[in-house]
Amino acid sequence: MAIQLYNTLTRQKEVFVPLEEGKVKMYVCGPTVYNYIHIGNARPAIVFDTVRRYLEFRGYDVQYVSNFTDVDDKLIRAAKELEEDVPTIAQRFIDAYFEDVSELGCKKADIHPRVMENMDIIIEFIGKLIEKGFAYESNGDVYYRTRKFDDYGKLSHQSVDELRVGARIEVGEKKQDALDFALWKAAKEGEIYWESPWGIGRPGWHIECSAMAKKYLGETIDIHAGGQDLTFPHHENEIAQSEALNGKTFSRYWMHNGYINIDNEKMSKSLGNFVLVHDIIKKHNPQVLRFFMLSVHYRNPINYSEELLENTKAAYDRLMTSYQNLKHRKEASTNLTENNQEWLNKIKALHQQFIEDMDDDFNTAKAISVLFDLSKLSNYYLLEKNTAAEVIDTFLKEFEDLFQVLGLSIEKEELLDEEIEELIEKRIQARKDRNFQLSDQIRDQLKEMNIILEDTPQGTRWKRG
RNA sequence: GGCGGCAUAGCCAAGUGGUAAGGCCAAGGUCUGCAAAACCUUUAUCCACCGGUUCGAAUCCGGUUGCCGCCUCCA
Repeated sequence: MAIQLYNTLTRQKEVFVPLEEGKVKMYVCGPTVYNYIHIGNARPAIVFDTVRRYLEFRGYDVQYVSNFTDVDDKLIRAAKELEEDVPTIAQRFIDAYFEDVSELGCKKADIHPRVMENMDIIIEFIGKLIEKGFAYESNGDVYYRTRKFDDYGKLSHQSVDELRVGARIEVGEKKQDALDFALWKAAKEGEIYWESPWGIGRPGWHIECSAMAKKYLGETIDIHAGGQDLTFPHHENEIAQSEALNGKTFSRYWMHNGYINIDNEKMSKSLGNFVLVHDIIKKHNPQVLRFFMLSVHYRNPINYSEELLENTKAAYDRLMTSYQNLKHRKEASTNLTENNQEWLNKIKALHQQFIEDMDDDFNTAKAISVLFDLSKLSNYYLLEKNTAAEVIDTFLKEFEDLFQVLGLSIEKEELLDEEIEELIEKRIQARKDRNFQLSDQIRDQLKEMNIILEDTPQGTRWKRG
């Protein structure tokens, strides 16, 4: 069985074959760091982190690069408004980004390159495009000669001629053709700038990814990913820049995640319905947000609302409870062996099913249904009077492995303070004495303290509410 | 105007030719001192609508309706 993924370039699912056996070079377009990330930024972060985790799970050595756009118009505007300089703002929101996505269970990329730190290679890249005739300088700006690149439009499947119709493309005085886009922008009064052969200025948006992908991953990468809206023009322009200069395929596979709506409306500043990850995770378990994102196939649109997140929590809790129930049962388990193989085989079959689902274009929605099957199976096993440590351990390991692939972490058990421990002991005694009035009273008291008690044949146990 | 997506139960959501996964919610039952957790049962004769291809379609083709995205440095 092989991994298949949907390639935007060919508009179909393809068998994934990396350029170099066993290795995957992956580049994911990161955020412009002028604010906290919103849930629209969180989706690619989570989705492609999961893709990466799965590829690693399948034995690939993944080189994962994700950039920060730390110089651009939005940052310059923010700097003016806040009366701070661009690097300060960028650094602040880069720090915030790491905090947020780490809460969401995303691993750090191997490299997080930043525009400001790569100005030399960006300038060099632009210079070479000029040498090759694919770009020209004009009054301190540099533009890419779009029509010169024959394959322009191959990713978004649009022809250059169709693009002109109806599109609001301004023919700047500096541009030779309306379709040309900026590689370098001359600095205006008071703007942050860098020295270049064309005078002081800053890079255009698209060039950074071409330059940095080349520097950190090479001329041809395996997977280039980002939000659906980046397909055009951003990724299209990246292809034009990179392939014009390198003369070879820039990325073999292109993956794009779908949009997020808020309460069935597009998230936008004018509607005032921007939802920041920073704010959501104050109120909700960030793991639930991740689970929510993965419960829908990554290419489909997803609608966000508080209510849906609440529903997701109930589903998420069901899995976590199953896992905790297994753990609680572990001590009471024995080394019995009869029937074990039968159960182990069932677990193994689910493991295979999970792989099959994920192999099919990272169908996390389907893979999650396997987690519920596993939950069902383990709950069913726990109905047995006697349980085998071997089976319990295998269930636990399976949960841990699959959660790990999806980037879901199992909450660690915390210690209780002495007061609570004493109350629990007191209640156990009360139940032995069949003093149910007292035991119920203690249970209510603990519930107020957010400790929920459950009485099982294996004894009383607790969990956080 | 060009390119593309979506429409599946009260809600969320898989399924792209073989007779509708999974979850949430709800109802009934079992277990329990009572709970909780869990288990069992029930919940779409049907996949926006119309027509076609086929032994067979939610799945393919044509059309209709509705919603949405990109073509504007918005993930």
